Amino acid sequence: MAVLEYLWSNGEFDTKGVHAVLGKARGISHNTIQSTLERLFKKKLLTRKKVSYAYVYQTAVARDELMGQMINDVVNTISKDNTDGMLAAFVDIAARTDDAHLDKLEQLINEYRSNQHKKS
Amino acid sequence: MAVLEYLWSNGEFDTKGVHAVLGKARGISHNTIQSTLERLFKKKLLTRKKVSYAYVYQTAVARDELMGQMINDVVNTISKDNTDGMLAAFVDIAARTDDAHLDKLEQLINEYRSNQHKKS
DNA sequence: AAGTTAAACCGACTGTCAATCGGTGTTGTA
DNA sequence: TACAACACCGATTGACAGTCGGTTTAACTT
Repeated sequence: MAVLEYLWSNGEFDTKGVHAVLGKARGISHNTIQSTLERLFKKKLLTRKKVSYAYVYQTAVARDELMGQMINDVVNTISKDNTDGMLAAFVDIAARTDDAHLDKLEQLINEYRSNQHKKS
Repeated sequence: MAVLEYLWSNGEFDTKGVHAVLGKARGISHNTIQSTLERLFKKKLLTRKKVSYAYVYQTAVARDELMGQMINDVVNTISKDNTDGMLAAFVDIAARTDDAHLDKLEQLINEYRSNQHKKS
């Protein structure tokens, strides 16, 4: 997460660049950062390209996309076919954090509907 | 999950009762079911009371609550204060499964608002 | 072309956690 | 008191994250 966070906020970086900040901060070896980057790459969470002879990594999914995937996983795990419960939970969670969220949610629904027209 | 699912759908049961259905179905020992029940109990996901000398287990949190907790965890893990992304994910997931869900979701929002008045 | 350095890559270890089981201790009840 | 039903305590396996060291590969330098 720290690595992803860093790349989301600071754009693309090579291992050395990430290590210079995160690694130093938590006293972690260069190799550890490298393995982490590679594993995230294998998971398709990062993209990379060779620049000179070091990889430069970049996030492959936006923060919100990843969150969406993860929330989706939760939903699938816990109530695959009970979609009504899912929707109810959404409303509940939204309201729990901040009452204004219900308005926001409604707004997003409408925005989504509008965008629907423009799609193929 | 299977155990939770069963208890959510069928109310309270003792180890034997759960095993009779789930255990048999997947060829799992009585002990396995029992350990699972106990671990869920330790995690506060189940409640239990002694009836004669066997525990009778019951869910401690509703399916929706658990989902709420889990989604909350995801959001906290990935971007603590970015609740907007969360709401967007909700709309996305709702719409992905079935377009009618957006209407349903809107409806639930309104129901929630109405119920709000009746609360303290 | 050889040497030095920077990276990538591979395998390993630890810690945690779920799934699974067997063995042992406990407790009502006949 | 003995037996059956049950709880409880490890133990094992398989994943997976975090971490690292060692080895190979590629590139720049002289």
